[in-house]
Amino acid sequence: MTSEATIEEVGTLLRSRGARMTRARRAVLTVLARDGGHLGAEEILGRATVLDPSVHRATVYRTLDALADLGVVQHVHVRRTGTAYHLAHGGREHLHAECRGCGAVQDLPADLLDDVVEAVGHRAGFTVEPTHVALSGLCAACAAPAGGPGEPGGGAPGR
Amino acid sequence: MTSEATIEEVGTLLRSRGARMTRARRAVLTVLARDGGHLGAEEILGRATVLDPSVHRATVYRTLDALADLGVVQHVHVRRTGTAYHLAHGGREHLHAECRGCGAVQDLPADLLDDVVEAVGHRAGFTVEPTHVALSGLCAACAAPAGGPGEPGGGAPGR
DNA sequence: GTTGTTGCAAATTGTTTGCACTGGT
DNA sequence: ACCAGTGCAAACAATTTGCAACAAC
Repeated sequence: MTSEATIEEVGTLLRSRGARMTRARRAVLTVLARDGGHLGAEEILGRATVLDPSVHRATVYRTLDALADLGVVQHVHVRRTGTAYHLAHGGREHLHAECRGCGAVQDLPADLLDDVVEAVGHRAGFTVEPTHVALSGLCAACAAPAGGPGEPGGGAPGR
Repeated sequence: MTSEATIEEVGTLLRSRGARMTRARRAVLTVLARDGGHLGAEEILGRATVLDPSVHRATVYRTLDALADLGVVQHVHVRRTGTAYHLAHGGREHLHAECRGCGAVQDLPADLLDDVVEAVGHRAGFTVEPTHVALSGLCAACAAPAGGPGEPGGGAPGR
């Protein structure tokens, strides 16, 4: 369990900024550190509530926001879940792709869009942040012609 | 004005499917054909209401949905505006990039992600649809270090 | 006349905010 | 003790849905 270590670190970071490590924040961090996946706010709320029943929905949002400010968590915009959060492991993250059929979110290598980032940077002066939104498309199962698999709930894990 | 021609065409298309060309649909199409930009639903509603005061918000959504089914309109998911709609000019479309600073949406060449699409298709079996979500990042103005421009409402047109 | 569509109002979903109180430091 | 955070309820924005009236074919 890296959870506790992480929380300890974040606590220090928070304090060093005049902020505080609270029960709610501990709960949210524990959830994020334990799972590691892409959790939606509601999802995080649910699990955090188990750890600490007093944690409130609004607090989860505020906490995630605060932690994002600190650079501790990152969020990805996914159509289905709305927004997904996960710990920022420091350096490079991975990208995400969401199937518009079944809603599954899968990870993609971080360097996938490097060329695109550079190209757009040069040609349009626009700094693309590839981790910030999930690419959209169809996963293998959902792309398959009718008759086979491809039903929601079937293929992928996650949510 | 290609508007009327377009509407005529779509009308035929609709009828050929047992659907109908109604006042509301005409209004929405007129707005889309006139502007051509990426309009949000609320925006379309507003302009359509001018053309025909009876057009209702819910109808706009249903109309956009129906037209999307026909392949007449396409939508892009943008964090700010929610969802932006525009006519599908037949073949290849352009991609979109949204500045997370000022919210400006700019177009990018359609072939920009071709390599990525292919790479992901091969390696992950995932069919990326690059036009479906806007890339996120910072536009030139907003990326510039403090002290300069980069304020909302300043840089880009559109919305 | 049939039935695809609309208008309206109310329900959903995801997220934010004002405010008085509580708990970290 | 002081003030950052919290719980709560209510506000919000974007989008959807049930249903009766309506209008395009």
